[in-house]
Amino acid sequence: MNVRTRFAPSPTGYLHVGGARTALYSWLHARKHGGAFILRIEDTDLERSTAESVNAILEGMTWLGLEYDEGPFYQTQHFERYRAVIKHLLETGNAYHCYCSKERLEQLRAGQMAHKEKPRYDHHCRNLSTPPADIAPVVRFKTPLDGDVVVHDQIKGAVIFNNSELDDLIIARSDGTPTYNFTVAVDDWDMHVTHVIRGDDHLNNTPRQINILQALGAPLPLYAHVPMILGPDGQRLSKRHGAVSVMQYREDGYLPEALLNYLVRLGWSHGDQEVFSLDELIALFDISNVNRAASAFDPQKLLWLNQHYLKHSDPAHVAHQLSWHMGRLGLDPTQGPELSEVVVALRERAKTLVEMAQASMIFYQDITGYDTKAATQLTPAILETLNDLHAQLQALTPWTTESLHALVSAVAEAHQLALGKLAQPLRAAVTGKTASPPIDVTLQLLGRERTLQRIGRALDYIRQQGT
RNA sequence: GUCCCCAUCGUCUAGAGGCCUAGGACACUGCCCUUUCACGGCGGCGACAGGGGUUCGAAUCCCCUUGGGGACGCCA
Repeated sequence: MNVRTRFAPSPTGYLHVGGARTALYSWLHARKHGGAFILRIEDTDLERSTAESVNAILEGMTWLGLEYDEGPFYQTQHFERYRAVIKHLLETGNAYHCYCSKERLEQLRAGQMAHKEKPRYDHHCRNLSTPPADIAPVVRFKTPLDGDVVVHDQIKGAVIFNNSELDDLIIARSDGTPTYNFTVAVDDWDMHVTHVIRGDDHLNNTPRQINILQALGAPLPLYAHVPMILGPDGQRLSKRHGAVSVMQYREDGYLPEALLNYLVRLGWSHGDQEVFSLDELIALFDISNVNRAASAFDPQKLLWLNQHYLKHSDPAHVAHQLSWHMGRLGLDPTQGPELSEVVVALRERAKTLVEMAQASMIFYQDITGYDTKAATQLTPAILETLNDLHAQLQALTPWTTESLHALVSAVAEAHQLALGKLAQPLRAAVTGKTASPPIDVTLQLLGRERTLQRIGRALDYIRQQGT
């Protein structure tokens, strides 16, 4: 069997992390089995679907690298097909027109709730002999009155639903447009989808879709319902938990591979392994090994993984990603040292690309002043030593971390100072801060010109204090 | 309310009857390394929701309770 999976978001917002994980699982399943991954936009709700949302979703998929083999398909482009299938369902007695007003349905629901019953349609129009003339009807699917539907879920196991719990759902609105459960069934059939992998908020819809598929004589796909992702507090994930949009993570300085790695481990594992390459995932991932329980999103672990990728990825790759963030800060990567070298110097003290970009500032832009703490390092006590260093630095060749380290150490020793006693003021002088990469690395990256200029400026700053 | 799903450290998880005095990771924390900040190394804290069964033996199987979550729309 040729495996075919699909990701079917509705374009009513951005791509959020829950959807991204579902897409990832679908994508992995298809890749693992050499199958096809299809992207289908479920835009039958004309009111709420927007082109911006479609773009946001596409953008998110691209950033994550979840490339699709077919699509994007749009359900609004399949209306002719849906109309034909609805007609067929009507003709075969599997569906009927319903003329009930929204008011009547609301009353029905309210009454059922009051009697502590599950709200559902009461079959009022199911066997209507004389339909009202002036009312535009909806079309309802004729759900079997009794019997069970068993969903053989790849994750949850066999889940049994009694048809009496389901109701005659509406498959076409009064304006003729088709609705979700119906279009999903038709499209999954038409697209020969073999594995429906989606959030478990759809588990309750599955028996309805199965009933429709069976009425159509269509083969059933295999279903796998993945549990939800909750916020760190165990509640449904929402904006108040911070970033939920995939693209927000890009803006916040995350590497797509880190987000992907985090998401795949949320609900799935392979022994004790925490870090996976995409190739490893394709080899090891198994949809039936996905956890049944919902899991809470932990931003701290994502942060850890992000730094892990920052530290272990090819510096050139990180540099490329970093340049985007530098641009946002108004920094020009060509106005300073080779960016890959800066990445190597900074990656151990940055958890995100945003932090890294901010830290890179000292190498690409003049420093504007000294942090309060840094300023306390620049006292007359260090003036002589710094001045001596400044003089010797002018003649230093070559300008390498080794030679710089040797020189700074020698100057410190000559002035009977522990290395740190010179390194800290020097760090304050050339970076304006109290924390930076090792001083030799910092000076090397800064280059002779910037280093001398900044030390000179610090010397002036100290002298001014004296007067 | 009704139906459905779920339940191991704070969080993500390992565990598919004896290997478990329950393992790993994040977070927290102690020590070490160290020119700052970090990184790293070595430790520590910390869980089988509760109650009944089944079994020689249960985190693992069954039932109940409790607690979470989801669905119940002319949304998807």
